[in-house]
Amino acid sequence: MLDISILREHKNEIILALSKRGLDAKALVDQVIEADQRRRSLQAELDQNLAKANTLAKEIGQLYSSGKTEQAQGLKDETSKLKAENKNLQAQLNQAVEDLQTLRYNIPNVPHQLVPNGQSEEDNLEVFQSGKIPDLQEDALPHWELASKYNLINFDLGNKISGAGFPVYTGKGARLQRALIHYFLDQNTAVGYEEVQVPHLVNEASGFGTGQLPDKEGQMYHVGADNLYLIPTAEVPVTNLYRDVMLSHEQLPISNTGYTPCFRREAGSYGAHVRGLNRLHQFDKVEIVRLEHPDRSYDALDEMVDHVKTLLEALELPYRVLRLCGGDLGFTSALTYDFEVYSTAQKRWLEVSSVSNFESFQSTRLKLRFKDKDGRKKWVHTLNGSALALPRVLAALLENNQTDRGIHIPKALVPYTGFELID
RNA sequence: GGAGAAAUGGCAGAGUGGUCGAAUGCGGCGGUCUUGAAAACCGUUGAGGGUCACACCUCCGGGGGUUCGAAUCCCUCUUUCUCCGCCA
Repeated sequence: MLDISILREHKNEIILALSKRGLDAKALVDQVIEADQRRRSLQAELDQNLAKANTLAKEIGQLYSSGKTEQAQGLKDETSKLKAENKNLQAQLNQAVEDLQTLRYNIPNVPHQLVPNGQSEEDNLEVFQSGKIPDLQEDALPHWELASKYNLINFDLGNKISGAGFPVYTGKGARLQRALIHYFLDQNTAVGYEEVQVPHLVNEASGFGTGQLPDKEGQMYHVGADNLYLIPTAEVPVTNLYRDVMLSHEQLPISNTGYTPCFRREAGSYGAHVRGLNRLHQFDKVEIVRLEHPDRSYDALDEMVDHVKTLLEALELPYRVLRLCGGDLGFTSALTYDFEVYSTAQKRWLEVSSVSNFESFQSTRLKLRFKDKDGRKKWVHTLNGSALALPRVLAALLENNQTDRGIHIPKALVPYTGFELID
């Protein structure tokens, strides 16, 4: 959510920056400023009336205690009238507050200067590439066939007990999943992220806090009976740990990592690109989340990007890093780097991580602030990234490491899997 | 799931209709004293809106109501605690 005073002061720059998203925000921004104006004038009017009513109430009290009941009665009539008026004003004010909120919820974050222009993923900017794409034999198999050949994943069983997009991992497949989770958590905590375990269902307030609501309402599984949402990412519960919090600048930065399953309805997706592990309704992910001082949130973003690089390098996977263009940038993000690993058998890049700086977009929704050295209250900057999402990492590992003898496990993972080869 | 109790400032804890944004203690901050520190003493110390700044308004778990006036009375929701039941 954008800060209104900043919106007022830098209106034109903000509209210009938002145009990178292909969004003409002029009307929306004007509406917000107007709605805020209306809210404030209603508030002022109501405050004046309340002040009057307070004064009258005090006078009435005094009149009663000095026995002047008739005079008191006269004042009572006056105050009753005020009361009716105030009730009406209050209702108008509530409406104005709600209108303003709704408008503000619908403006996406302002893209950072570095965000390239562009409409779609075609226009994302590759900023880094690493690793060699292996030469596989002609008959190299895609991961879904490998998974079946070596009994690692059973899609049919998942289909039976839940539906498409809910795989069942078996044997060495299950063990490999657990190894990856364990490995990622260890790597993250080693560089200072504190591990947390959080609920997998969250309430509505949490959904609004990180921006999934109202923007992505239809993408989350909703448990109607209790009005809870299955988390689409650990970002939601982990970041919401700090909802309605006032920190001191000495507490920053705060770094957390957590493993959770993630649930996404993925309404509307179809085709070959959702085959196998490429797109699932339930998948596993280890997330990193940081709360930072605004002055150094972009340094933090770079640190997170570097950290994710080390993970992929240790797994010996070829990957590239993309800076997302305006058209592909998420609603809540100011700057995002996507990591993609190369899936040799499918001959395409697969997204395995997305690292973003949200600046104060989430903290304004979360009411997450800190007191700076000068004692002033400021919005915390929030960041998060996947470190890493499992399914496509698994897909790339299986495909890229296949040989005649079986599938090789990268050295770094062997202590976690307990085996070097899937055969 | 059933019965009962409770929710007040960073924490503990008073306050049952006007003088309460709220006693007191602890903690925090500033000062006096001290070579320095501790102790003691003095002062100060919640949040939001609003304003150039004041004024002013709101907030005692959330929402609603009674009343001229609510932390205080009523309704409702949520959460916590105790007991019973069930249970990994």
